[in-house]
Amino acid sequence: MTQIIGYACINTHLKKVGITTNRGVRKVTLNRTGNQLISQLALQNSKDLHTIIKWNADNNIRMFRISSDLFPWGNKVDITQLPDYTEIRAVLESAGKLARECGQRLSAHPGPFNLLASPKERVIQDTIADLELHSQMFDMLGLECSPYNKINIHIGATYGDKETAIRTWIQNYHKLSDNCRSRLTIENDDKASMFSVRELYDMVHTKIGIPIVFDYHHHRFCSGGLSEQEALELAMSTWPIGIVPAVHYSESKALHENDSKIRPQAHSDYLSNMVNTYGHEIHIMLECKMKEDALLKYRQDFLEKKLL
DNA sequence: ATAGGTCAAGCGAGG
DNA sequence: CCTCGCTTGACCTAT
Repeated sequence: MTQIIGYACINTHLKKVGITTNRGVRKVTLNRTGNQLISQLALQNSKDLHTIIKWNADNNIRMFRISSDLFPWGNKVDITQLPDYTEIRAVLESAGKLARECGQRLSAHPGPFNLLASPKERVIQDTIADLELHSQMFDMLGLECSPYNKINIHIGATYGDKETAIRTWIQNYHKLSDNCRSRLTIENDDKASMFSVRELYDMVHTKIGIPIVFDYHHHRFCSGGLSEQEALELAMSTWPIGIVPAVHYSESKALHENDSKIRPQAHSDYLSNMVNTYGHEIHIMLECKMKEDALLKYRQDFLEKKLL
């Protein structure tokens, strides 16, 4: 069985030759230059996304996370009004088509500032704008309106009261567009005080049916009393029939390096262990600092060598 | 040309 | 109170 594994946002090999989807601009510069610069950066980022997707295809990589930085300040401006919008749209359409043709599963993981449970109205509005931007990008790429192409976020905060936080979260979830909601997934947190798979299942999934992305690494910090296998299988049970559940896998940097200053939550450069799928079919997003290089090494160490 | 300081956003943990 | 970590380091200025 070929294992589908993916990597996130950055291709270190291509980055060395200037290919990146993460060009941005700081506020002070933007105030000087205006939206023209945003447009140029977004166009260049989009072209490079196409290049990365092509590279993935050529290297038989069938899962990839799109950067949330593709449109700098995209959640603050109407991207359809950018001077290069038509060209950006065409480039993304072509990139998405390429991904579909080679069965490359694309997803996104909007930043930790996306907090639908916040009691602050401004935070909610910013979150909705950012999630809708991601969904808009996915629309332009021609990606499915399903968690196959997931837009994955955390609940991310409790505000001292989990019940209230979840109630708020669900209330705001319903403010999202159909397209955005249909792609949205939630992931278990990496702090003991936050949301485990068990809690996501009981408090959120049973209410609105949203799929849960199981993160192996986070589970070690917030197990909710479940074993790894139990949490994986509970998360898997939340996915619609016909869509292979996606999971996240990473290892602690602290395990690899003897430095007490490194926090256990930090991700390692490469992986030294094979993912235990417990015999299940899952698509695995590898989160390593060395990105596609870590994926290639993982494949060589654990998937190809195994055949010998 | 490169290094180092700084940078949009929220929250919680640790020092 | 400040820094780190998180999705993802990258921008920008001074040397």
